[in-house]
Amino acid sequence: MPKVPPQCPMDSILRLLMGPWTTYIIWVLSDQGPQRFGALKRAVPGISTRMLTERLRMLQGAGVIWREQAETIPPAVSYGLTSRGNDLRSVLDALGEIAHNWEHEGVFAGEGGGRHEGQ
Amino acid sequence: MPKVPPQCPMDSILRLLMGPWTTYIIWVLSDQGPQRFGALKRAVPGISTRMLTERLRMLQGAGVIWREQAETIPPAVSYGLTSRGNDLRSVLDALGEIAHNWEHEGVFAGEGGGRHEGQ
DNA sequence: CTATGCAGTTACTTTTCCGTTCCTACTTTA
DNA sequence: TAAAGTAGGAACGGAAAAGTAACTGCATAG
Repeated sequence: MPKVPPQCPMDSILRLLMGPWTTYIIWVLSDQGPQRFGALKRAVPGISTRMLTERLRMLQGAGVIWREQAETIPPAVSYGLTSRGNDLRSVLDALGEIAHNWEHEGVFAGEGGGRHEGQ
Repeated sequence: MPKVPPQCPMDSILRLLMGPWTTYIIWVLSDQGPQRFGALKRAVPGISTRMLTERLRMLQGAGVIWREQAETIPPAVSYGLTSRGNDLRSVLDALGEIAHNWEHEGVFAGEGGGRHEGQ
């Protein structure tokens, strides 16, 4: 019994964007352009290697980002947004704008400093 | 040390939409119009009373939905989207469209039947 | 007089996620 | 020779999220 009927493929996509880091990674890649693993890790302060790897793999699996590995020693791996990732970005921008407006209206003020900053 | 700097208020809003049921609830409310608690529960098959209550409270707290309680016996409680909820809906529609396209391209096919349906 | 529906609340249990830590194999630098 | 950087992988463990179940009080239906 499918709990989430096919009418709502949005669920899959939201599940993709959901994690605390995912949108931030996309944001960095679209804002700073393609980045190497280490640079990305430094650009997303606080993320663990494990999480970064996992998110990148997932986004790559969904075709949202590409991965380019140079067979040098040590290997240099770069990540960047694909066209699909850019599709996503326009929506995230729209959402960001709404979030911005809501912030002005104090929607998130009530939970301010709350748990959602931890981790 | 704020892990998610203020540049990204999107994080708060995504945290709101994140849960497995949240977007589905919004979808139902925007598709079928305002609903009473029981009807909503039946419209989102598989959700538990507890989850539904929690999500509704959260969405209400964010001003995305309204709650109207008639002091009859038994009490009749209705929920519906606010204008803020409708803001959200346009974005969700855009996202849904992207998800729809991706589905056609088989993006989610690889994980098909996987754990993400068991929620 | 028992069952059922309304709209939840509370407690308990399970699952899942996520962070932390240690490890790889290789090269350059001190 | 030891340390550090590169790009991760594997194992462990705690906390948070989510599911399950039982309970509320009142009214109507059987």
